[in-house]
Amino acid sequence: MAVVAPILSSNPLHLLPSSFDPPYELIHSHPSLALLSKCRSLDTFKQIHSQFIKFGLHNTQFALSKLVEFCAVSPHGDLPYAVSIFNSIHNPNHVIYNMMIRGYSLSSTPSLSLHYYVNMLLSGLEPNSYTFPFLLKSCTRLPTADTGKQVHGQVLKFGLVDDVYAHTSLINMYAQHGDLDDARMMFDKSDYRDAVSFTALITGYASRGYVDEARELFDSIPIRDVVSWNAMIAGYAQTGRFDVALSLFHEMRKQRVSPNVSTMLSILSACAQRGDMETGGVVRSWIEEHGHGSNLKLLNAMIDMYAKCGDPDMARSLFDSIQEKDLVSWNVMIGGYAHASKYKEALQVFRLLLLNNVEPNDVTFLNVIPACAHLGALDLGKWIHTYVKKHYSEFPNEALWTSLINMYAKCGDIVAAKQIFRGVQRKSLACWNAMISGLGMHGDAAGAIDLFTEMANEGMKPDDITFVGVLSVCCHAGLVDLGREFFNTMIRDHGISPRLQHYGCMVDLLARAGQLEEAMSMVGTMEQEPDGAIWGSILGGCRLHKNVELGEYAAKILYSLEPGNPGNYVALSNIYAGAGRWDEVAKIRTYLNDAGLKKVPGSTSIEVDSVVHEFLVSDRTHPRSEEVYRMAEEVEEAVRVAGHVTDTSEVYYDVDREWKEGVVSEHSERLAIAYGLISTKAGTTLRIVKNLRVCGNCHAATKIISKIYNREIIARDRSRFHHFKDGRCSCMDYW
DNA sequence: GTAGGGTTAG
Repeated sequence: MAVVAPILSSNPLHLLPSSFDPPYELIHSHPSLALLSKCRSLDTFKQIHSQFIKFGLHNTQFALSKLVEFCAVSPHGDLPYAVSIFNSIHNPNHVIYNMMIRGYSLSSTPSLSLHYYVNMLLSGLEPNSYTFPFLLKSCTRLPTADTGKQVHGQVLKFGLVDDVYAHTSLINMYAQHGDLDDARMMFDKSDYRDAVSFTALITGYASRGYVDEARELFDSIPIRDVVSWNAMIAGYAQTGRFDVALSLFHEMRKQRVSPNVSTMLSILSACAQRGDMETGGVVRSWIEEHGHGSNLKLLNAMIDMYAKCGDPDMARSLFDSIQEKDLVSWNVMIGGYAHASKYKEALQVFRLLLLNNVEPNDVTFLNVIPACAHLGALDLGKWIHTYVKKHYSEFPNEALWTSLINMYAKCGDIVAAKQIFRGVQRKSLACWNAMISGLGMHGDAAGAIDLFTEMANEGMKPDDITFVGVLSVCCHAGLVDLGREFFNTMIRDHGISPRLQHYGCMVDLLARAGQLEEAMSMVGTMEQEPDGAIWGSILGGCRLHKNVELGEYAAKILYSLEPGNPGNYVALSNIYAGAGRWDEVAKIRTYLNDAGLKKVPGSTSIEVDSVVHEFLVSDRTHPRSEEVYRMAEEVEEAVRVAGHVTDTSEVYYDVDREWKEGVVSEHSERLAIAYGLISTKAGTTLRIVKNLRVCGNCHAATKIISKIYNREIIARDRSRFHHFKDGRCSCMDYW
């Protein structure tokens, strides 16, 4: 008795029969229970569990339900452990069954909730008003609404359909499965509507793109809370209506509803897309005020926002300040640089990522590959191709192949582009488009047009981008009749209304061919306002075909469209020069000098041993500059000896060059080629990328260089490729 | 004693 007495006094529950639930207060005040509510790990939980056993608490349904709740529901819990406790319980009550159902509704196997529901019925218990919200949560997470519909029958059977919680859960279940009509019917039937039931339906509409329906509901909610606002804002952001998303955000603030992290993530994405750095700044202050400065998701979204709003330096400093970067941080930074046309920086960050032993993924590559394409960084592109083949051949991301096709084409390796294209099993429209425009860039008109036919034969319907591809092929090759035919087919047979780019190709094609009247009448039929490129084509055509009057007209329009672009003045001055109107030429030159208008300087890059070297006009900053200039002079002399006479007429007419670009032998492409000649083995193909169009003299000289130095030179300029070999160019001197 | 709407960034 002496041994038993202290136990009895300290543990009055120990001797109670297991089926008996003692008074609430007795258990609720037990210290072990307080421990459980503070428990944050499974190890601690196990200690608490043994205390429960020691004190006999485990014989009470209340205590057991608390144990099961922790294991099944808490993020620190463990569902299998909950199962083992559950299995040790003789007659689990409602709460315990409900907790198991709830636990599975949060698990990766929500269907097992059903198992507990069925057993609950078999044990003779009826579901109560708590059961269906949990069970329907599981149904919401199942792939189809079938089970949910059966559960709906159960809700009716047990007379709980008017219960607010069960009812809202049903609305949500139907809404999440896209059965919006059923969800709507349930919603309309209920006579108790609040922010939660409204929002369940709104989310259903918004997440499936029915933003306007969602908005109508949203506007009729009696009380909106932050979740309702978020659902609406996210709906607009995901359907590309970023302006509306942003204005809703400002409205929400005006109505003094506090945003939360979800709001801010949607808003940052909208800011990024709309270039709204001001609202982005509001978000930044909010993050700092609310102590979310270390929320990585928010920080990554901020980096993305700054980069896409045109401040990649701010993005970078934020990126550098993050200690624990994840892959998304790297991807947004790389993508941010690429978006800001800072391709070299994008590749630098990519190299840094590899140096930090971070494993890239497909998103990384979808950002890096276009950067390689822009820079003509073929070696890095090839390395990525090898990596992609190794890692993604089993789970191919089709966009990756398309991106690689585009990269190879833009880096001048059209053979490799074709190889990938032929290897792609199920070719998407984007894939066909990439190959067609790739062939187009390389001047392979026949190849591109064959592919267009092949595509049609395979039942793939061309879109507006496909037609930009084929029309630009016709433009590069001077195929006027075919171009006209494609243009008409596009409108007539495919119902595609021409966009600026289509008109751009056609006007350029016609203007070059000297069909200035037809070109002008096409401009007249345009629905949209013709842009600078179109008037530029007219002006270029006037220069080629010596039409002063129309040239003056086009130039005047261009002056107002592009006031800062000296190229238009230069082009008109060339037309005047061709007509011998030297006084006009002089006037323009004086104007340009007075206005201080500067043309974008020519720059050419060349990749040698995976490093991209960039040369500007008369550039002397390269470490091997002296050797480069010596080689450039040698080349110039060799070209002269080979019989090339610098086209003095062009130099004479081209005020621009005299004025800005200096001597032809210091053009950036000459420097890049000279560098290529001194830094690669004899016979190696040189691949160069120029930011402007190649000039006539450099084109002629490069043909000769390809012959006397026995090098294939593949040059990409602003609009297309030139393959120089044995003294000829693939463009047949038409460009 | 347990409950309904949101898993977020590229």
